[in-house]
Amino acid sequence: MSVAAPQPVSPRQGDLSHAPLNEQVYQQIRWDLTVGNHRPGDKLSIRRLAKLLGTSAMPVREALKRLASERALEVFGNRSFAVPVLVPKRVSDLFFIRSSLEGSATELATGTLTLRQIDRLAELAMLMDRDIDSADTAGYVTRNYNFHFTIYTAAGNADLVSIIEGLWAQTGPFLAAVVREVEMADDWRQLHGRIAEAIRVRDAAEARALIEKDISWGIEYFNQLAEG
Amino acid sequence: MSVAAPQPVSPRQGDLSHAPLNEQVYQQIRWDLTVGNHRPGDKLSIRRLAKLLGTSAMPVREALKRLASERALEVFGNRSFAVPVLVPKRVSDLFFIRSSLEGSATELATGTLTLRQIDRLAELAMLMDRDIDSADTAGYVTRNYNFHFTIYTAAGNADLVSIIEGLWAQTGPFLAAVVREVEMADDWRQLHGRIAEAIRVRDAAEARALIEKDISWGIEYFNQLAEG
DNA sequence: TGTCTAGAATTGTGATCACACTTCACCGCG
DNA sequence: CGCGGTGAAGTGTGATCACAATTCTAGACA
Repeated sequence: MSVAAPQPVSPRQGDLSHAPLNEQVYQQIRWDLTVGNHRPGDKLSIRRLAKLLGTSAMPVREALKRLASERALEVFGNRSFAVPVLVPKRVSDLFFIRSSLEGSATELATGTLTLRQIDRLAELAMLMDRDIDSADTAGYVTRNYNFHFTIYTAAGNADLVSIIEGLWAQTGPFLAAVVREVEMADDWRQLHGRIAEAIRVRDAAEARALIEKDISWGIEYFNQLAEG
Repeated sequence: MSVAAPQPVSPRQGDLSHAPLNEQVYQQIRWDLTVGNHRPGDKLSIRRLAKLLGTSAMPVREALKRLASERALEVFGNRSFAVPVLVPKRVSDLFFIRSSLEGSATELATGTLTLRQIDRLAELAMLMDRDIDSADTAGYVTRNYNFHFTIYTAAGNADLVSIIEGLWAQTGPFLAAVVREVEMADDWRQLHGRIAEAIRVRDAAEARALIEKDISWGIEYFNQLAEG
């Protein structure tokens, strides 16, 4: 395990302070997975996390069970939870689904995003370029999340967003690991800005194509890593 | 609650007899949702199910939590679990995702299904036509499940299958309710047989189109019901 | 120095209990 | 006869304990 403290939690979540403990723990761990605070192969133990979070084992075990149920965690011989180490086959499987779903969501959202939201997207794109300059991976990852889910949420299909969130929790640790090893590339620049512009001119097909291209970076770098 | 006893469980599951109790309970309830043994609006209480299944509350609460996490169940004011009553918006949201994902899976599977499997599909299609004649909804639902998931599994993307299973658990109670009210129509005949034939001649586009048509029955009958 | 084995620590699972909150039914008042 | 309040029953949540199985760690033997 590589994360130390509670805290951050997804920016999109509402007020969790009055939610049941198990829900808070669940959101916390899933966010940590999404942004790569847990590394592939890390073992997550109920009691250890409980002590870390200052709760009893009860809420943590429910959270881990839920995560395992959505394949964001793996169960070894009914004896321990761990962050999955994605084999190449699974990587391509997951990114295939992500392309399809996030592409569709983008297509739908292109017609519904407000000008104010599109401005926000452009701003995020700019800030992300700056994050690359300053090598602020944490900032980049969070803003990238907000950029994408601003779009997906605007598609107006809550079930679709929920599934995509699950996929991000699954690919998060893997992507973070890739980023750690290949350093952020200049190729990343511009792309998000172009997505915002495509949406601004309501070109759904172009927006979809660019989102799919953005998603495909993950695989490309992975292949590049596997060969080199 | 409308189901009485434990038992059936999905045909696709492996040997669950040595799996943890909470896993068995989870699979059981999800299967009951998928085939419509629980009706929309039914309230599922931890203790009541525990007594019914002859276990303590522990495994049941974990199972219900997981189901609620995948939106197959709803939580009311943190105070009770219930089978969601789908509003029209959510119905169209879910079926949009199903069309996209199950269409893609079918496209992929068209190239990988073996002749033996295709024969099995044709056989199931025939048996389903017979189920319509004898008004055997239980048999129809089970065979329909096997028909579809024989295809989806052949796509070779385990994550995709997992997501589709979740969607079936969500739309299951709704579809069963529709079926109960509109009686099985002759239109249903042939369609599955035509799907098997399209796959036999390896026509992926046609297979995808037919599967999407098959899925759309659910919405069409729902609209028909809403108007009439 | 390397390997195997016994025991201790750690693991998830299941059961049970206390608790705060909601739901529902019944009784009494108007 | 109808309506409202009150208490009992039922609810999910969280904590704690017992347990069997796994994993880790020494220590002993070769």
